[in-house]
Amino acid sequence: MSSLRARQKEDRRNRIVSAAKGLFKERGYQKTTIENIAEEAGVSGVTVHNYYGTKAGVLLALVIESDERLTQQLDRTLSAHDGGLIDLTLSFARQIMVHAIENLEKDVWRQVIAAVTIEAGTQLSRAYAKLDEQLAFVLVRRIEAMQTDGRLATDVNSVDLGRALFQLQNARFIEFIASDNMTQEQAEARLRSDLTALFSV
Amino acid sequence: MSSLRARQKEDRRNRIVSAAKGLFKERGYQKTTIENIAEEAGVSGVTVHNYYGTKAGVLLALVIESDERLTQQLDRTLSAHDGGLIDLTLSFARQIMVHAIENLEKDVWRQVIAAVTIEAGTQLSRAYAKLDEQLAFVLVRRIEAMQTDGRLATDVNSVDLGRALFQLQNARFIEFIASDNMTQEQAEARLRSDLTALFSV
DNA sequence: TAAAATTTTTTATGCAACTAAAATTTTAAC
DNA sequence: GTTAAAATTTTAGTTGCATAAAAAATTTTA
Repeated sequence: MSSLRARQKEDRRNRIVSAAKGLFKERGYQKTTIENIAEEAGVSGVTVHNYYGTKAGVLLALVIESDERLTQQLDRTLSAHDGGLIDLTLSFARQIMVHAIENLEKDVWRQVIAAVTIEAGTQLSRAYAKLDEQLAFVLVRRIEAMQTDGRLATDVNSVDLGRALFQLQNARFIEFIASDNMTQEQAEARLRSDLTALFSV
Repeated sequence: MSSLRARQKEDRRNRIVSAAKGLFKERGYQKTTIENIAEEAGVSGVTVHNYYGTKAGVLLALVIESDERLTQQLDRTLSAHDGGLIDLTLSFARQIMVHAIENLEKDVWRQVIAAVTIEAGTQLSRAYAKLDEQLAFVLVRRIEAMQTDGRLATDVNSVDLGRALFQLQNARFIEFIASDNMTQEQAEARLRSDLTALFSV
């Protein structure tokens, strides 16, 4: 049983985050001010600061929320996967990119990446790192399933392999985000080249 | 035959960049202001802006300069390399990390990574991307040497493989930079796990 | 050496993030 | 219903990046 106070707080948090999401999408990250967000959310600018500390804090909170959904979604859709490792990783990568673009513009994602690296060590960036770890483990679980099925040798370390594949996917994801010109298809093609080359050794 | 004007301009650029480097190292990126840099360099704050546009611009200029030296150094030291792929990549990674830490603090490197992703599409960030490409090609050349020597099968695409290995190395480098706690040894160990897992498939 | 061209500095201003403290409102407790 | 506690808002101020335009200095050119 949550108190009225707790419910209002929760409500304000939601209003702030969704106001921010709307404004970031509408006019970009740099051009929306904390004051804009506050106004749209019906609170004062100082309250936004009290809740999230910094503008980047609001951004990370918003991304973390939507990434939690993504992890669950990936776990569901990939559980049916019965192809090879390359296919698995590409499918994983594609869903992440689609999800990213559906939610925010590239411009905003760049700010996310920047914020995560700059705010290293803070609460929110640690939460983000944890999400990355969870994403990597979606791959690990699929790899283990492949090993149980006999589709993959059991002498490979599933955790290490899953993490390695995730790193590679993530590097190409960041490259995709960092360039306005790069399409999702191009990013996929690069990742496919990476995997093909590595597995052909 | 450079004019006096051109020489003075060059001289000012140098003074600004080395003043910035000193101050960034001494008190960190966030805590040094453009005004500080200008004072130390003996120019006005506006001049720093005229020369480099933004504070991040000064930072990138400084990093690009030192990274050009790194690329050459890597090309030299790795040319003697006669081990396997994993060893090659690890040695490449180690030298990059050593070079990074010798030149700037982690805190400052985080700002570099952030600046490069945010300023996507600008002059300086494109220059940085080009340097990354050159670094990747140091690996490509080593791989091709291995193929000529018969140490590696010739049916692997050397360019794709070199780029893939670079991406992996770079991902772990960024992880190393992003965490104050992670040592160079730990980063290397992770990269080794990545490579071992991938090559054991 | 004087005029013209170029560059830097001075001066002034805007903007937005962030912070601190007092004042006000709202909720909770009795 | 009144008081105590908690939270938000108001108010005010600081900081530092960034820009613009006029003024000053310096180099080049004639």
